[in-house]
Amino acid sequence: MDLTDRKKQILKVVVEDYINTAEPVGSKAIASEMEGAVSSATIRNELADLVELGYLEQPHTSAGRIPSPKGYRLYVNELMERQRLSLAETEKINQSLHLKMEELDRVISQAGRAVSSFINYPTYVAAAGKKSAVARRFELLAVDEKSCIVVLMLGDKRVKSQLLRLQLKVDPEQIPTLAGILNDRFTGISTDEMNTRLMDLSESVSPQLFLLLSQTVAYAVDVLEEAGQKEIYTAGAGQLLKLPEFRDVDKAHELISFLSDDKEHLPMPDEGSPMKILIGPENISQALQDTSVVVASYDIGDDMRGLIGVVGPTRMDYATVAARLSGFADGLTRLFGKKNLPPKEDQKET
Amino acid sequence: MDLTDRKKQILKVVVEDYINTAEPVGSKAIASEMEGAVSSATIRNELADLVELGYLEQPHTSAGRIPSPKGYRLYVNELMERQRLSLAETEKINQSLHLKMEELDRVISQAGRAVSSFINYPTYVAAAGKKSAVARRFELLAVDEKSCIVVLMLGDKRVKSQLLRLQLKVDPEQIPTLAGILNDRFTGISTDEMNTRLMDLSESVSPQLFLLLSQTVAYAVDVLEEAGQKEIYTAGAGQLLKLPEFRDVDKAHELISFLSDDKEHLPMPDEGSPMKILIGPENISQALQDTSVVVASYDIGDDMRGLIGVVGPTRMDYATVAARLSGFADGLTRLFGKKNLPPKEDQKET
DNA sequence: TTTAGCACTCAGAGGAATAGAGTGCTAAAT
DNA sequence: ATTTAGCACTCTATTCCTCTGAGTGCTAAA
Repeated sequence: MDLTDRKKQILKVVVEDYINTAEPVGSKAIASEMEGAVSSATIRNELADLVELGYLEQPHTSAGRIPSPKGYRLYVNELMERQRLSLAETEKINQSLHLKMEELDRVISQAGRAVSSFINYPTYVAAAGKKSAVARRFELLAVDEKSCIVVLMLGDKRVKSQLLRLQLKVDPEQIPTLAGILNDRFTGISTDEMNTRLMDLSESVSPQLFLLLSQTVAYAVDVLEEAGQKEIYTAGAGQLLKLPEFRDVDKAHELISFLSDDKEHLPMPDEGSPMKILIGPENISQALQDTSVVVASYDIGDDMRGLIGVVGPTRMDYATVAARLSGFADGLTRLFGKKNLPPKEDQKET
Repeated sequence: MDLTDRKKQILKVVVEDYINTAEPVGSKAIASEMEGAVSSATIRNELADLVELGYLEQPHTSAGRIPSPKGYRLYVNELMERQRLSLAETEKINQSLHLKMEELDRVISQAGRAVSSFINYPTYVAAAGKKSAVARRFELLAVDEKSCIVVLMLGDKRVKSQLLRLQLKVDPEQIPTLAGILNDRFTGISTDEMNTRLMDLSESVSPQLFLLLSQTVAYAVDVLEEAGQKEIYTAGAGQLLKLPEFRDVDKAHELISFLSDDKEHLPMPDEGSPMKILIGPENISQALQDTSVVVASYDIGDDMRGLIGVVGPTRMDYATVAARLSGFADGLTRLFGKKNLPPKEDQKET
């Protein structure tokens, strides 16, 4: 059951016009946009058909037409011209990705803000390890007799460290022993397993050593658990208020609260495919029923993946958003490099 | 030029009523609230005086009165009863401060969210070192021949570390030499000075060693500069949309954009005093002319200070906000402990 | 100095009238 | 069989009015 070319063309015009104006599109406007190929009356007939078929909707009897989610879907799948970024745009993206390499969280949340201000919709970002984090190596550095630094290398080669205040004085000679035990028995295993092994040791080592061990292991467990759970950052929620569809404060409020309080329920990208578009009711969350989401993923080194999403009205400029978003995703993948994180060098042009 | 007690009492009633209802307060309402002491006619006379004196305003001739910034100021300074937190509230604050000790940034931004959801206004938080950061000690751990971990202890005893990919293979025996130079010459000095000293060394050490040095020092400079500049986090901007004064989308948009884009211009607490209240035009930023800000500070260990602020309409419930905010500030000071950061133990009741 | 009484003001709610964009249908044209 | 012009009809959004009621300021009495 395929539409005629003309119907498709009309649908395309309606979608694009509505994207620009946020006003229902009338037959006359379409006719003039199609450059006199047919008259408005003909178009009215076609429009009636398109409504019948569910691609368009009519807010009320004597208004123009607006696309339905089904209409947007067809547009996205078939009609929309995949935009290429202009040189200026690419440049701008790369500019805004000249981020100082700091903590990963900070980098991605900064990237989120950059995307939001470039695309003019709210965004959300997150990063997650592909596999659950494990400790790979411990290093201990005595600072003074009551404190030492624990350096923890994670499986994915990130490094975490912390100054640990010890609950008792410690003989510097014990440090290597401690490190030895940690590296022998507490690397490459889950946090649950770590706790179990710690318990097992409670009898076989001196109480004093055991205390030190527990403190260190507790720290490691914290770090690993934190590394596993992804934090989602949102940015630019205020952008929504510029849009006519959110002149209604209550609607805006609902969505903005959702973005800041229920971030976890934002759509995730599919494994495999680099980009996903969800239109209106295709979203599960109630709060997103009248909005569309475009979400892309990127690689962070070899072991982690990041996601970056954009939320906007169903009438969003899918072509542009998709192009820019994937521009950013590519930029981020490049930034993080296919090597281990984090690269200190600037990224190069490909 | 002091107000009579009765005028003050009337002003107090007006402020508190307006805080609750967001509606101009009429003479009759005041009379009934003051329990029959005087008639509404008398109050009308007093109101006229208060308008004359600049403590109240009249939106239009036949409406009730609302407080002017000057009126709020008097209220805050003299009239408002310093609220004590209920046991339940204190409990709730402590609950929400049961934060896992992760990175400092994360902890304070979580705290910000907690405050926002407790006080129901947007908040902003930041942390800053009291003095500019310096490196205190370097440690280097060889991982393999082309990478090593740099552990950097800062002056304030925070610890930062990072896996560094070296640009050339390195003999493990060089590591101690490298560490020696770093600790001898690059500790306790400003980042500018670090760069100068690096240059000085370019002649006197082997090119290969120099390369390693530069990489390490570059990392240290990054870390120190990052530690110096404070990142400001905002949370709960959406809360504004619940308030009647922000039914006007444009107004809301202006303020929300300000909160997310111009955070740096949010008011800072005064050195010394623990809390500061800025009412309406007392704020410098244009965007805050019609809002009030309450900002408190807290200690993070011995070497850093944090700030936590609340933004709301001028009609904000100063008494409650002040009480709760200082409750949080105290909680945070306790959480971070008067010892070095971060304490692994749970905080105890005082 | 306080109070009762009263005429006056003005913002906001509600309702009727109007304008105009856009439709659907019919009948002619291609 | 399509397409087109023409026209009556529909329906929202806007404008303009009126009306209501809260609240005032003033005056004159207590």
